[in-house]
Amino acid sequence: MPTNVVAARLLHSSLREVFDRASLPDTRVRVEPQAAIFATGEEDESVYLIESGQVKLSMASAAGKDCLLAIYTSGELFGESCFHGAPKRIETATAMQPTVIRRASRTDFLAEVEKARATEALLRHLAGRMIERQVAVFDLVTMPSEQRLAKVLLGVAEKLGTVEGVYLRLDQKISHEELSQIVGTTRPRITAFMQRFRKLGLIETEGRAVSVHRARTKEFIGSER
Amino acid sequence: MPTNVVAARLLHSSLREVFDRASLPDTRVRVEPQAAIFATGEEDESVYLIESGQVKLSMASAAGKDCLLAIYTSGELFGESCFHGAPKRIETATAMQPTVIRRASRTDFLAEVEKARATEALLRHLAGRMIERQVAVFDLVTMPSEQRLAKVLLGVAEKLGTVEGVYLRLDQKISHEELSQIVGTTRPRITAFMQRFRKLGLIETEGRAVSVHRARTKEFIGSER
DNA sequence: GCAGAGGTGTCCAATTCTGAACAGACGCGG
DNA sequence: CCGCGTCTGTTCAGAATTGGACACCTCTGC
Repeated sequence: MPTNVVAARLLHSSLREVFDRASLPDTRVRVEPQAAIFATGEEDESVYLIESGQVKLSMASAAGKDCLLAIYTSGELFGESCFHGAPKRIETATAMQPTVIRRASRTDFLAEVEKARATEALLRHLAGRMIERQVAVFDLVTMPSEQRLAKVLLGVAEKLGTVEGVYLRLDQKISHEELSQIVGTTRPRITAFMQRFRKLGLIETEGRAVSVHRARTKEFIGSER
Repeated sequence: MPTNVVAARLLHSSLREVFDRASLPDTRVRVEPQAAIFATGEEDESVYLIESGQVKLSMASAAGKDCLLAIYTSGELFGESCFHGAPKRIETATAMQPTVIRRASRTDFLAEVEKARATEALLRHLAGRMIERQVAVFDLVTMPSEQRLAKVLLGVAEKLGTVEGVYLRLDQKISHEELSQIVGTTRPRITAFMQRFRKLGLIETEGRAVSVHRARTKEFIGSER
């Protein structure tokens, strides 16, 4: 493992400790599935840490089309857009499962970051978020939707799945509808692609669980075009 | 004007002053058009400030497809991805015109930011970059390409153009090819859309210059769907 | 003044994609 | 164990998009 990855993890965990000190105990909240933590247009200048569960970030267009920007899970920080200083949220954060989060106000968190001399860790974190979005833009512009789906599946499986031999197993954490909102296509196409992936041996499904074959999927993403 | 916008401007200019102190005089470089300032895969942990000219950020796929992420101009900072801590660039920065830039190493810049207590301004800036990318993802996922083009034209015109009555005039700063790499479509489609925009009165062209009708273009982006 | 290099305008066949519809499967709560 | 809602699987006609081609234009440098 490259040393810089190790460094990033250490710094990340230090951010978590900083968050612990910045958040008051009574900010621990249990959120039901489908419930919003914050929504577009709301005033909310806080950052959040996920203790357990999963949260998705999304934006909706005037026409009612949704875009799913990211999925975060246990131990992850989200809501960093408040550092921009605009009082209103531009995106919506929704629990995907029964989820427990903790909240810290932007100012409290920044004060603790300064105290702990963790500014660099925070910058690293924010730059990481920027790069994640940047890569998403790149993929949308340069890859065909089928390959984007493969990449998204692999990414989600690596983040949320459990290792099971050559497979990463995902237990029904994400619907075709949601996948379509990440990939940028329609739900029927997702279904069709998934069918094809099954034939190609990239994935296996049993019930609602999906297992992603790591090596084959990686190869598929790299190949063709 | 909302007070937070004013605050953002003040903080932004303070970042520039910080940059001044962090960059050594001999880091001022003149870059010829089409020349790279840094390229994907290169080791470079610096941030840059544009004194004059224009710089584009792009990424290229293995298949040779390019994605144009952003265009920056005089007074803007770029290269913030180095705050992530990875030694190598994931994107390429290219001068679009004869351009003069100044450079500051990541560490020098961060040291000066701390000295000047400008950490919040830097966080605000980075969060802003993240949001820019995020909105780009959203647009790619939810808007048809014709509207995306209209939005891109308006954005570029507001950034680089000069006010001329109800129009914003752009003097041939950007080719159809480049537009296609922002919008995420092919060059012939850009040409066709531009044609249509002309008929609809959204833009006017004389020679290589393009004038964007602000109000009409805004309305077009908001309307339909 | 000519050649060549971009850039723009245009066309078209092949392909991909959308949007809407409908049926069946599954799981949850009453 | 029944009904309902959500999710998946499937189909399809129509629309949008691609990618390749070619002509023309305007610069630039030789």
